[in-house]
Amino acid sequence: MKYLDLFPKTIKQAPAGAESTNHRLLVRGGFIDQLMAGSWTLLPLGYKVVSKIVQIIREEMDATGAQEMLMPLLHPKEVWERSGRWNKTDVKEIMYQFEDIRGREVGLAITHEEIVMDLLGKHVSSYKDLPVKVYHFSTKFRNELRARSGILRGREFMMKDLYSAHVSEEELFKYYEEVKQAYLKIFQRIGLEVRVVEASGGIFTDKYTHEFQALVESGEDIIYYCQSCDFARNKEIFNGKEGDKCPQCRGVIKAANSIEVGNIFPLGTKYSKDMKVFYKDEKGQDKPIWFASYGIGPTRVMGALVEVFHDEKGIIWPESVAPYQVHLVGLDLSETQIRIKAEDIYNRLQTAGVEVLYDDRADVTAGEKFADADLLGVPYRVVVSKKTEDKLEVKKRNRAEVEFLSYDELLGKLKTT
RNA sequence: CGGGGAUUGGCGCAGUGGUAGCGCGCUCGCUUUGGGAGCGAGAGGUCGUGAGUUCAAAUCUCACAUCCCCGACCA
Repeated sequence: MKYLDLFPKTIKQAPAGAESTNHRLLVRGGFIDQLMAGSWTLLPLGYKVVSKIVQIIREEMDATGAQEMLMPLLHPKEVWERSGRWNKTDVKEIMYQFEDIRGREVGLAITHEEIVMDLLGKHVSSYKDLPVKVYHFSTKFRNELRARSGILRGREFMMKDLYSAHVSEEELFKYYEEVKQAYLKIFQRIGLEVRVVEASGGIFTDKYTHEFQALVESGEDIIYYCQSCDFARNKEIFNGKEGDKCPQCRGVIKAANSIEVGNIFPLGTKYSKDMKVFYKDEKGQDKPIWFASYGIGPTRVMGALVEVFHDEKGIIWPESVAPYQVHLVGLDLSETQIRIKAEDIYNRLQTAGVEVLYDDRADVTAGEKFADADLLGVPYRVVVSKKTEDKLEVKKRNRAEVEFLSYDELLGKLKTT
C-alpha cells in the first residue's frame, strides 16, 4: 500500500477529552473513527488489524472442530421470550428493543444463545446429532449505560461467539477445557498475556464462569491472582485482599487491573430446559442438552493491545496482528535513483509476500515520516535514502538501534520472525 | 441514571456585553528534505439547539442536546 492511497491521513492532535491510550492513538493513526458515543468505524488500518485477530481466532476455533456460520442481528421477541430473558430487567437495560412499522416487537442482538437453541430445536433430535459446535463473528449491540475507554466499551462491537451443545455434563466440560486451551493459544499468538479468572456469569448464568483477563494498568476490572499457581478471581467474587494466602496453594495473592478480552460460560441445561429443546437418548427418552458459550471481542482485543503495547510516540503492534510488516520510508525521493531504488524494494517485498506500507510522499520532511511510522506502529521500519547507499536501514519499532542490511538479509529477518 | 467538565472553521484552542481570532491542517507559488520545515498569497465559522435579559449576546439567565471523565452496570 502506498501511503498516498491510504485513507484517512494521520492526525497530529488527539480528539478533545480523549484520555484513554487506545482512543488517542487509534484515532490519531486513522485506525478508527467515532460516529457517536460507543459507536466506531473500523477504518482500513483498523479493519486490517481486526481481520488479523479474527483470522487467528478462526484458525483456533476450527482446530477444535467448530464450524463457522453467520446468524442474524435482528431478533424476534418470541425467541427471547422462550428463554424468559426478553423481560429480564438486566437484559432490558442493555438490549435495544423496539417495534417495527407494523408493530412487531424485535430486538438487536446482545448475544445469540436463544438463536442457537432455536437452531438446535429445529435440527437436533437424537443423541446422534450431538455434539454441535458452531460460531460466528458478528456485531453485538449493548446499550451500555456509559460507553467509554475508546473502543474498549462500545454500544456496538464485534464479537466472536462460539456455542457448543452436548449430551452430558462430562462431554461439555471436556470440550469446555479444549476451548479454554484454544483461547490461551489465541492470546499467545496475538501476543497478549492473559490470566484465566473465575468470575460471575452476569446475564448468562448463575454459575461461575471463566474470564480471560489481560493484565493492563489502565484496565477497568480488578482481579486477584496467585503469584505461585493459576488461582485467579475477579474482584466481584473474591472475598479477600492483596497479601492474603492463596486458598489453593498458600502462595501470595496479588491484585491487578485488567481488561476482559474473553469469557467462557458453562451454561449447563438451563437454556435447554427454559426453551424446551431436548434430544432423544438411546432409550428414546427426552434429555436436556448441555450447553456452553464462549466469546472473544476482536475489537476490544485491538484496543487492549494498544493499551499494552505503546510508547509516547505511538503504537507498537505485535507482529502477528500488525496491519503491515514493513513500513518503507523513502527519503530524498526527489533524486531519481533513490526513488527508483525505493520503488524497487517496495515491489520486491510485495512480490515476496511481505505486507508493506510505502511512504512515497515527496513533499514531506523526514521527521514527519518518522513520526507517522512511530504512530502507526508497524514492526519494521525500513529507510531508503541517500544515506543508506546500497543498503537498507532497518529499525524495529520496539528497539532503539538501527542496522544496515542488504535486501536479502532483510528478507531473511522477516521470514525467520 | 447521579456527580464533574466541555461544546467557537476539518482538528486543537483563545476570546467576560459592542458585529470573531490563533496554531495545525487544506489550496496555490517558491524554497526546503534524517525527527511533525520556511516565506508569500488564499479558501473556510448564522460561536451545539431553543427561549429569555439587553439598545447590543460567543460572552449574562434558563431549558435541552451532544461528547469526555468519575460512580453504579457491563464482552
